[in-house]
Amino acid sequence: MNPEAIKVACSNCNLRELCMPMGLSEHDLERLDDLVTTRRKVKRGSTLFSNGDKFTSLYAIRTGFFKTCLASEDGRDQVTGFQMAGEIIGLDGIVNDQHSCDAVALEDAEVCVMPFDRIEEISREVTALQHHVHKIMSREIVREHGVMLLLGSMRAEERLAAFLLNLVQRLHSRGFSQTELVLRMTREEIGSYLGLKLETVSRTFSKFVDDGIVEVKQRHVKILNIEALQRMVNTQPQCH
Amino acid sequence: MNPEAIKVACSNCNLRELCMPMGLSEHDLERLDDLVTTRRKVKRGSTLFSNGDKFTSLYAIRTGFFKTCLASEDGRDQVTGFQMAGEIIGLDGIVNDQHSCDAVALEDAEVCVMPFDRIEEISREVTALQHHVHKIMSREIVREHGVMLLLGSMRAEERLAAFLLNLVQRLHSRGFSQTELVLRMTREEIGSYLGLKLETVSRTFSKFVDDGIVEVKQRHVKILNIEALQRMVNTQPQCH
DNA sequence: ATAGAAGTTTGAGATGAATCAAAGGGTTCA
DNA sequence: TGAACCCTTTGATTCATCTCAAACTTCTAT
Repeated sequence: MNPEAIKVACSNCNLRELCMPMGLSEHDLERLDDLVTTRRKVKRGSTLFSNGDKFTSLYAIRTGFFKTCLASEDGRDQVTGFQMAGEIIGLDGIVNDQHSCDAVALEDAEVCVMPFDRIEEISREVTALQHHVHKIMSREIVREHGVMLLLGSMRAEERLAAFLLNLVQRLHSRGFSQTELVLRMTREEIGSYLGLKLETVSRTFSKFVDDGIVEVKQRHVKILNIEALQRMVNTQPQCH
Repeated sequence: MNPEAIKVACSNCNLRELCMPMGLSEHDLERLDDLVTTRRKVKRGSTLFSNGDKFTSLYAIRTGFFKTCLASEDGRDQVTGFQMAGEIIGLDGIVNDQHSCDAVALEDAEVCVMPFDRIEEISREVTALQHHVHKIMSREIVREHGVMLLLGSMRAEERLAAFLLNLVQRLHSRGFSQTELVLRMTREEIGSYLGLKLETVSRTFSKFVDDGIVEVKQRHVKILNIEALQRMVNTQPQCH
């Protein structure tokens, strides 16, 4: 076995607790090593796939940070999600055999390419993988339900609070700080995701700073009062 | 074969072109007949499943109309979708083995119960079913992307226009009129789905009536000018 | 048939976020 | 290193939607 092959194997990947191999037995894990055919580097600002591209593969993010966004015909742009290491992107492409959104790297990134016919093939033999794929898709559906709740019923402050809490939580489960984070996206991209204008995002950050809830230096954010953020998300705006 | 068994078979169902069996060959279709163990009737206003219920099955809607909604701890309520005959609900439950939303019948309904372990089992043998299940989940993800675009960047009129167009389109593909529909949900439920208050929904309907775009008699809606609705959705609010 | 409940419409006023505008700060690339 | 560009912040104002309120209509159940 050459060193290159070892490097690509899921069974050796330090993301295996978060990514595709999650929960698979040692034995099943070996089968999974056939799944990732290649790796692909994506430079900051360039796209992994675009709306209309033929769908062939799902991608597991090894390093880096992505946004997925929808561009409607009339020039409106909606960020539908931000994805980090260990997360799977490309699920939107399955239904019509072509991607329906753009995946853009917000920092230099590397992904594992998993041809979807390969995934389906191995899924038929490895029950645990089959179930895991279903869970990944279901998780995305549930995540989007949450975003709908956010966009449909929350105010600007609640939206930003929910966004920050979600980011640190995901970063924390990857071994990063629970209180400090570096935003990889602009205010405009945050705004697009949260259904707000960039000025509103900026003003809301400023308000959080005034209230002593966070410290903000450009894209560096330090959460000083996480309970305050949690209260914002869990509390109804006005109680009467 | 007793008459009851015939009745439950997917292979005889008049929804087979829309529902689970879609695109399956005659041969594969026979395997699918083992999938639906039972049917279940759901009275108007009662729930098919609730947040927290153990997940066991997906449900194919045979007749009737459902809403799915998320109730956050603080009493906020978000309708995440409206589902009609031939559509599959329950996908949210897969990831955590319990449902994360409520499915409420908006009119007397009947669903086909499809135990999920059965689905996974047959999927392993029937490639076409496996792929179809993946497509159904991907379709739901893409649909929710569209709702995010709507909630994140559209104005009230555009939201309602998009909503009406989506409804008639789905009804039309089920053999109903392209221009007339009966809303099974209240203004409040529409509002919740669209991120608007019920008064705004009502006012927007009134405006459409004033503009001669639709006729509205309570829950009966007749679309007089479908192009006007389409223009609303596809055109940027302000052009500069 | 009738009373009550539930749902809808419409108006007036309040408000949160958008828009328009300008200046300052940081990052990137030659 | 410097200059251009992009990003961010903040202010003033406008506007769409929400809120509160009241009347009306339609369903539902006794």
